[in-house]
This record gives sequence, C-alpha cells and structure tokens, in this order.
Amino acid sequence: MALGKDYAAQDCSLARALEVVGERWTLLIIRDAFYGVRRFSDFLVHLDIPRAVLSARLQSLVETGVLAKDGHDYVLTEMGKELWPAVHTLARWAEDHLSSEQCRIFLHAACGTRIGPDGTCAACERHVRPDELEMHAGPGARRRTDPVSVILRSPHRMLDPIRT
Amino acid sequence: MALGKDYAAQDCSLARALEVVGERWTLLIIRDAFYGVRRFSDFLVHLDIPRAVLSARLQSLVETGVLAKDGHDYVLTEMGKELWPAVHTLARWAEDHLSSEQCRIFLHAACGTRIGPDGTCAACERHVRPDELEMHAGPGARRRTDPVSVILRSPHRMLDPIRT
DNA sequence: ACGATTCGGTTCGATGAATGAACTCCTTGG
DNA sequence: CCAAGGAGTTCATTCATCGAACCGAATCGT
Repeated sequence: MALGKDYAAQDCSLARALEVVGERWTLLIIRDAFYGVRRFSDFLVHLDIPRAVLSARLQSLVETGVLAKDGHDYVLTEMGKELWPAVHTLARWAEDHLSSEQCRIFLHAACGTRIGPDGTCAACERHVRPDELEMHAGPGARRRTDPVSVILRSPHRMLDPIRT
Repeated sequence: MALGKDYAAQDCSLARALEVVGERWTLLIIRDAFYGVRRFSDFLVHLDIPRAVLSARLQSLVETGVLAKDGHDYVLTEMGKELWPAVHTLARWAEDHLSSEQCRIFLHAACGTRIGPDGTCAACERHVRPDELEMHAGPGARRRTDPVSVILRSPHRMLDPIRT
C-alpha cells in the first residue's frame, strides 16, 4: 500500500491499517463514501482524481472489504463504516490545528448538537454512529461547482446516497 | 503531500490533514515518536525506511509544526501530541477488523486498565493523554531484533525518550 | 432500428516520487 | 592524529501517478 512494498516488517496494527487505507486518495474516497457518494463518476468529479487511480483504489478497497460493490455502486461495509471515528478524528485535528475554516459541520440529527472531536454528542452524552449525523456546509466551504459538491452543500444525512 | 500535488481543490479539513500526515511513512514516524523514538538513526533502524525519505519526512513534519527539533532529537509538539487520538483510533480499527494480533497494549498507567477504542479509560471514565499511558508488548509482537524494537518490548511509558 | 451519448472502466506515454547504495560532514573517543 | 558513529545529501534505478485517449456496454432520442 502506502508503504513502498508493504509494511510487512512492522509489528504494528497501525502499519496494517495503512496498508489498507494509507495510500494516496484512499481516505478521501472513504470520506466521500460516508458523504453518500457511490458511483464511479461521482467520485471522479468530486475528488478530481485520475480515473486509473480511482479504479485501482476502489478495487483494492473492495478486496479488503472496506467497500462492497452493488451493481455500479460502491458502498461502505460494516467494517468500512467503523472507520468513521478515525476519519472524523483526523479531520477534527486538522480543523483545530491547521487553522482551516470549517467546511463541513456534523450535527447529531436527533438533537441538533454538534459532535465533539471524539465523536460524542455533548447533549446526549454518547457516541453517535455516522448514520445518525447530518452534514451541513460550514463557512469555509469553497465554491466548487461540480454537481457532487453542490449537492453536498445542502444539509444531508450521512451515508444517504446522493444522486446527481 | 500524499495527494499528487496537493489536495488544494478539496474543501475539507481531512484533505488538509492528509497533506501533513498522509504521505507514506509519515504516520509511522509519528507513532514511533509517541513510543519515545527521537533520533534519526533510531527511526531509521526501527522503521527500515530509506534515509532520504526519513530525512524529507522529518523536515516537513518540523516545518508543519508536528515535530520540533531539539539538537539531534525530534520531539512531538503539542500539536503533534494531539494526533494521538487519530493514531490510536486507526490502529484500533486495524486490530479489530484486520484480524491482526495485538502487538502493543496501552494501559492507563494510573490504574492499569486497558484503554478503549475511543481512548478512554473504562475505570476512570475519562480520556487519558498519551503521557498517562504505558505500553506493553502484546502476543503479536514479532521478534524484531533491532535495538529499538528490543527496548520497546519492555514496558515503557509513552513519550518517554528511549536511549539505545 | 440506429446513431449518439453516458457510464465505467483500461491502456499508454510522460512525469514525478521512492528506493538503496555510496558519499560527505561533523562530533566524539582513544 | 586517526577511527568510528551519527546525521544527513547525492544520485542512478525503479516504481507510482498523471492525464489524455481509447474501448465496450447500456441508455436515450428519433
């Protein structure tokens, strides 16, 4: 994966994780899958990624069981969905330390509270699953004009498939 | 970083995070820094990484403020230390889903309880900082023979500098 | 029924990064 | 003064990525 050949020599589960999700583009593909992107051409236009690379990454994610292929749709498996805490934690770190404006805000749909860095809803005092979250565009959302970005700027339940 | 040129076109804090820590080897370097590795040659022997790549990664991590250079030591900054939840969450995901045996176990030093996937100590019912954790070798620890691996197999307080 | 378009890829040449070996510079030790 | 180790840099080879072009199947319009 991401490590030259593979991180075979490493006694570490982190290395194994990186073999699966550590290559260039892979985590962004997974993020998009959480956002509801499912089709090849939607990933393509939203990520602005070379077709050959997208094809290779989707195949390897299906092979490792992070995504499943359902017709022409690529959907997160249970295992894939459990990457949400990792994805969210990393995104939150960047938001808090890289002085980037928020581009997307995640609210617990049931109560409207923004989830914390650790993925808990302060109001409900519990972890919320990604499908309990609603995405809203934040102030830092740039004006990307591709159809997927436009759709994602309106409030949207996470994991709900988008249709262009 | 990890994204060809950069993920400039992405309205996303995750993309920004990946520009800083998304390249090959980078997260493993950071993991080692949490383990107490500080010197160039120790990273080199423990990660089995090309010297040129290690040099480039360390420099860029210093530039972005994840590491600070203190003499010949590379140490995590506050910002770098706050990557611990992200690193741990990802490692836990792999442990839980990639059927890898545990190689390292993290215990809350104060009470001896293993921390959960979300980084909380079940006994103390709170988040624990990395410097409150003690590393122990797990059953999956392979018999790597480099001096750094040997030192890391004995119980060790996280972030405590190792000396070969 | 038929051509045009869209979708979901694959192929391929050019470019850029990763690899590993060799080399340099600096400091420490005897 | 010489030897050795640490911390890099340089460089030629190999490998991955990029982006444009191509291909085949399904759908649409007439």
